[in-house]
Amino acid sequence: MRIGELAARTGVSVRALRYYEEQGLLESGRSTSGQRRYPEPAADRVQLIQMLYAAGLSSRTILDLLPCVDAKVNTPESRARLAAERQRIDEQIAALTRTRDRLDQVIELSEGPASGCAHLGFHGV
Amino acid sequence: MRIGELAARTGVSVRALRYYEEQGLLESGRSTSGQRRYPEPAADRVQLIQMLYAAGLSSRTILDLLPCVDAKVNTPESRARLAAERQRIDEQIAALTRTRDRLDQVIELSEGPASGCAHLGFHGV
DNA sequence: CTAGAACCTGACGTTGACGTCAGAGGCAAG
DNA sequence: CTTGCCTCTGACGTCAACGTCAGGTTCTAG
Repeated sequence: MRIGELAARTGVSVRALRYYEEQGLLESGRSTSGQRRYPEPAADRVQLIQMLYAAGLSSRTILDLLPCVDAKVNTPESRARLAAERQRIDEQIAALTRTRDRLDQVIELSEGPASGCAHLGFHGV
Repeated sequence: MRIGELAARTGVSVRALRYYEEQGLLESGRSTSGQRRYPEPAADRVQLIQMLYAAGLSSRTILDLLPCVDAKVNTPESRARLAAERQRIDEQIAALTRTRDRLDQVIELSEGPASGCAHLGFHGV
């Protein structure tokens, strides 16, 4: 498929796909005229890349991890890298959970006691 | 305390503290000569700000939320805002969890079956 | 064959949260 | 008083992940 279709399927921009290629995260075949051609599995790969970006990984880190994911590269270094990123994500989840709980406290205070709502008029839940 | 001490206590840079003030997130008294002076609770406040930044909130969003947190501002809008950000964080946690589980699959594949390690030499766990 | 959409490379623009530097003033110690 | 560290404002630099524009080529429908 061509780049436009891949963009439409994955929901990322054409520019982003070219950027991924520039960063070495996504490869493409070329037609004789130089246009990019992608095989079907490229869509899954783009989804994975997006997933990792969304998890806060940099393109450099993703570049390091991708070979471990699909080519099953398996060295002590790659395993260490995977474990490290996994831990980073775990810590990020923990931090987010603490933040969420903190917000929950605030929300409870603002919704719970009628005292806080009294002077604003309390219309019930 | 002065800005340097607050920075040391909270682990954020002096520049960041001035930036927070510029964004309206942190207030400071001034000495007659114009230097910033912070009360003790400022440290907690900075920690909270850092927490929210780490959760991916923008300074604009934090600016909107902070009054709800400490001044107990309680309007329908503020509650909606809190709920919205709480949900955003929840979704972020869910996404991160999926990513982590995906990484776990990869890790299991790379550590588990001796088949994958065979040609590299398997030295046991 | 031709118009218009899609594609190409190259390059500059954007945004947020600071880093960093310049130039000038403030503060405690000896 | 002066040395040296801290602080001030103002302004430009940075970095990542793209957005956007320019100027040109390619593909496809009619």
